[in-house]
Amino acid sequence: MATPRLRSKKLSEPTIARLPVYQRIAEGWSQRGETKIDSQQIGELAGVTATTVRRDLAGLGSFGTRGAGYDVSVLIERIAGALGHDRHYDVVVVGIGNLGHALVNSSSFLIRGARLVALYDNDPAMIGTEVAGHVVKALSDPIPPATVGVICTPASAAQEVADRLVDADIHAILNFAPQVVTVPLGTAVHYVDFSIELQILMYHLNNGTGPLGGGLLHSLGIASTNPLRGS
Amino acid sequence: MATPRLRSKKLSEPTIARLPVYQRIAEGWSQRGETKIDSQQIGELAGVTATTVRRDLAGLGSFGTRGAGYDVSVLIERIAGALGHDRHYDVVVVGIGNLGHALVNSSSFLIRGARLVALYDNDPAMIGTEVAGHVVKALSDPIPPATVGVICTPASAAQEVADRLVDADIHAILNFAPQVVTVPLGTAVHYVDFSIELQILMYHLNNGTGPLGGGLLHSLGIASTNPLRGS
DNA sequence: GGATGTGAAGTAGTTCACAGCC
DNA sequence: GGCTGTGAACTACTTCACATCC
Repeated sequence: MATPRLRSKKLSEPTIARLPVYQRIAEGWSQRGETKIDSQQIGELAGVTATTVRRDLAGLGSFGTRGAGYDVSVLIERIAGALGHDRHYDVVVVGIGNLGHALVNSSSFLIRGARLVALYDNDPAMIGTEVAGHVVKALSDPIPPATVGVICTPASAAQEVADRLVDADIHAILNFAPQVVTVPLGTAVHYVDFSIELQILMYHLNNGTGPLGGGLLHSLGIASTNPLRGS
Repeated sequence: MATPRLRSKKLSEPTIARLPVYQRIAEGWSQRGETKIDSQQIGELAGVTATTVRRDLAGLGSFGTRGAGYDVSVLIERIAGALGHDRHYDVVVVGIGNLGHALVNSSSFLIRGARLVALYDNDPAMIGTEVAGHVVKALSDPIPPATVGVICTPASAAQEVADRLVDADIHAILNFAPQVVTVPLGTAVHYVDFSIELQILMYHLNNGTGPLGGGLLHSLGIASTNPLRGS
């Protein structure tokens, strides 16, 4: 009864992108022993206004305390609920090169609800070795019907891997390869591209949008040494 | 005289995020020997409408040919100009673990205009080894006044590294560590967080926003097998 | 004919300002 | 007093529809 059907309320795209940022901030606060946080502080760290934070959080139900702010643990819980961390996701990773290693060994990649179920590579030297507690399999081995497939191969292999994932009945792909892949309708592909991040940063540098400049999505976290004026 | 002061026109944030995607598509088209592309085709691959593509590109000056589309090489050139690829950027990378390796060895990370100038790590076993043509230096060594600093360390070291970069007069930081860092005003920090990408994807899965769902920033590239209807 | 480029309309997201509650 | 939550105003982005030009 604690967190019922939150799934009904539709959150806006920008809000969804900001929630994980707030959650990370709340977790940091929690580790430092803080028990309360207010919208001003969250906004300061996330690089957005306090009003935006409040509107985003209001969409998850009203759980703040007027005059006091948000309870850190409740905040973490609510965001987790809204993002669906209470469900379970099986994740397979294809391409265990440097990037694949970095992902599966990262403590932060697999958040609550996500579970790594299999690793694949096509390098014979790699196949059979154990990485992050899983034996790396050959690409020709069957792929279980997981929830999410992560592509960490070079661009040249990305399309072939995407086809294999689709055949394995996987409908959500996170693609780290710098390559646009074609999939049937009904499959979502989300691209992550390091060079694009670098390019966006460079644009802002050139245009003096720099300091506070709008690096919105993923948040441009600027915290001044003098957070807020008193008067 | 070819690409003069394009830097005057201010592009919107969403447009800036899409331009690198269009550029990647154009490069793929170019490699396949195509010489022309139209807004319909770009939109199809990028996961946005043709109108959006046209408005984005119109902001770079009118270089399309009515009735025929855009010249692929001119398109690549114009986007490069708008994003400031004609300038030079010195990039330093701190933290040469799996992720750092993946970045510096990636053919796509360092786009035109960006040049890797130094690598740093604090692992004695790593220092002195050569990676991607550069000898890895100790963090205590002086950091040259580069344009962009990339943090690939664990979260625990991120703040310390950010401080060092700021001391070295670096005003743009790309932070891959899952950690919010505090920097003085005047320094831009752009966060890249794999787990956030995964969380956004999962949210869409839960909510059936799936197939065409709005995964806007970085683009959610959906291409149907039947790109455009004839009639 | 066919695709660009753009005013005008529509939609979505943010910010203001303040009522409500602790 | 202080901070949340939210109608109302505003701003920004997208989409429509079509004039324009090759």
